Amino acid sequence: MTEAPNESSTERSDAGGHLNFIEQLVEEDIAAGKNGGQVFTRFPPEPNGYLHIGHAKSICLNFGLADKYGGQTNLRFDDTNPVTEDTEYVDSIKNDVRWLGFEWENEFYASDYFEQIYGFAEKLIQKGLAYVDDSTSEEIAAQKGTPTEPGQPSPYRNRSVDENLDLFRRMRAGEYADGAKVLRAKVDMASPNMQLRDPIIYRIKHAHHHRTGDTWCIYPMYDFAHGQSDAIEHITHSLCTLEFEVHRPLYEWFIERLGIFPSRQIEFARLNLTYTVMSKRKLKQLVEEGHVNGWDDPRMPTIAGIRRRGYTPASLREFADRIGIARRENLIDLGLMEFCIREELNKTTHSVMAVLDEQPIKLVITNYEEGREELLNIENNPEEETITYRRVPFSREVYIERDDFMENPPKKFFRLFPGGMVRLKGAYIIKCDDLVRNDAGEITELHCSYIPESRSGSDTSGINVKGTIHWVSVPHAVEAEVRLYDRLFSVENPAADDPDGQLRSFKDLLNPNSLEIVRAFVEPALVEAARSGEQTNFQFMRKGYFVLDPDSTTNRPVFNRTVTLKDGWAKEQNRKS
RNA sequence: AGCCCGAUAGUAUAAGGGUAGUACGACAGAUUUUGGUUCUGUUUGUGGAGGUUCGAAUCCUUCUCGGGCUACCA
Repeated sequence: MTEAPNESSTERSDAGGHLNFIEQLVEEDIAAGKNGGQVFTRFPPEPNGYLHIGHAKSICLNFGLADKYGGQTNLRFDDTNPVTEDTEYVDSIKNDVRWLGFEWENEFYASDYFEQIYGFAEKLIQKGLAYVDDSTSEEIAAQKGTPTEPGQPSPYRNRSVDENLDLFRRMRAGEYADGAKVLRAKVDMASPNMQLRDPIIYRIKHAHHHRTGDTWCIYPMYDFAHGQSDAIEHITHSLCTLEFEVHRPLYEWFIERLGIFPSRQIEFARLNLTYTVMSKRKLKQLVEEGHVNGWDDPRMPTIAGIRRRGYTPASLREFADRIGIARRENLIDLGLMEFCIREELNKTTHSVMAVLDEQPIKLVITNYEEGREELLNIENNPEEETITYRRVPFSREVYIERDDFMENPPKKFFRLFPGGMVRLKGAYIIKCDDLVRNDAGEITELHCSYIPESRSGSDTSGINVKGTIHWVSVPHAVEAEVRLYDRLFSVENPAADDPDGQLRSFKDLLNPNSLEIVRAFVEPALVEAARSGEQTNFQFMRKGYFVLDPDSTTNRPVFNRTVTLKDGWAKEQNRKS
């Protein structure tokens, strides 16, 4: 240990070294010598659905924490409810965790511990701390009382140890029907904490389990499986979301009575994101009512959806890092997630040209010889340390977007207008001479002239233009389908519109324009790159970041818009209107 | 209603008795062959009231507001 590092290094370590409250607790534990200074965590999903961005926060937290302190993280499936769980979900969860960039130390299942957990239950019975209750679920609910009134003891609360043991074994043996009996922990029916009013710890379910098959007909409840699994795995820090806070006294009660490894449960606030919903029930509703096209719809906050939207694992890890960890409820601005993916893609993708328009304008360069073609060198990404170039064909006719031309432009419109000049990106400066209209009076073509000495890279024209627009050569253009995704909901916090947790119609909350499908013309190099699998993420110059979608066919590529570019012009226009 | 948890710029997140900082956003300017990027600058905050203290975002009291708990789900 060297003393007194110089000031600058102290500052540096402080600057990046803010600890969140969990890291502080962990460091206190390490300093106190708990668990031999080790840090073991686990990510414990129930395999009953798809992972979403909130799970990503938890994954990054658990794996990140163990990694930071030289520990390990297990992937543990919390599969104690056979009727809701399925192997299909196990596979998708593993896939998502790996895709995020994490590798677990062990793959475990709560169902691996059923025999041990059963043993814990018998131990509790033998200590007189658990009893078999024949009451119906309604009766048990009535016994619980309310938060303001204490509960009443069950008539079966004082059964003898022997009777309880016998009954519990017969429960296991399958002698009773579902719901006929439960095993309850004998804690405190008058506790102000409802979780402690003799919670049910085992129930009878004659159901097929995705892993244990028909071996069991009794299954432990969450409260008698999660902490026990943590203990078995010697998880030092068991991180979960705030709603489990009231379970912690029970978690610790079991540790004490059972004398098992004392994992420490720490709760943090779950992630909420603007313009989306996070609850499994609501996500399911979106899928089932057909508001989206499945769990991996690019508008969904599922990891599968976000992946298909074109987000990268690194951008999600960065996002998880930036949102922080705390105990207060939060609603994170979707814009932060967008910032994270732009930040990465800006550095890594090639900027290519795509004309996104159902009805692009054809631009005819009247003084460019018919049949002439040039291959222009255009830089792939101005951010590259050493710039690379690709060849882009140019010809007498090019497509441009309708938005890049205005017949009567407002002030500070830098794009094309009658008599105006712009640069075609990577090519020439052109001047708009004439408009061509169809019978309906719509503009179909622009006749322009180009300045031959203004060619990019060897411009001797001395002309400066304000605007540069993108284009695609008509004879070389490849047609593509482009899916323009936007926020799923039009209100910031759709969950707030659902105060009672009632299932209600999403109709007035959904963004009607969350998906717009347009035809596009893209430069040929892009299709080659995508087909070869070299790159799937691109910047469509001036438009946004796009990713090749699995729906693509060899003849017709499909691109999803991941996120738009920031658009100062559009922002200013919106402000005016 | 009882118990528990929480409250720091618009949104998040630091500061654990000693100058309220950072990021995103917003605004302004510079650069720019992407109205992008980059750079520079500006802006905005400790929920209220008391108390302890030389000194309080931090400790205490109280109020207010927000969240959680009354599943044989997790």
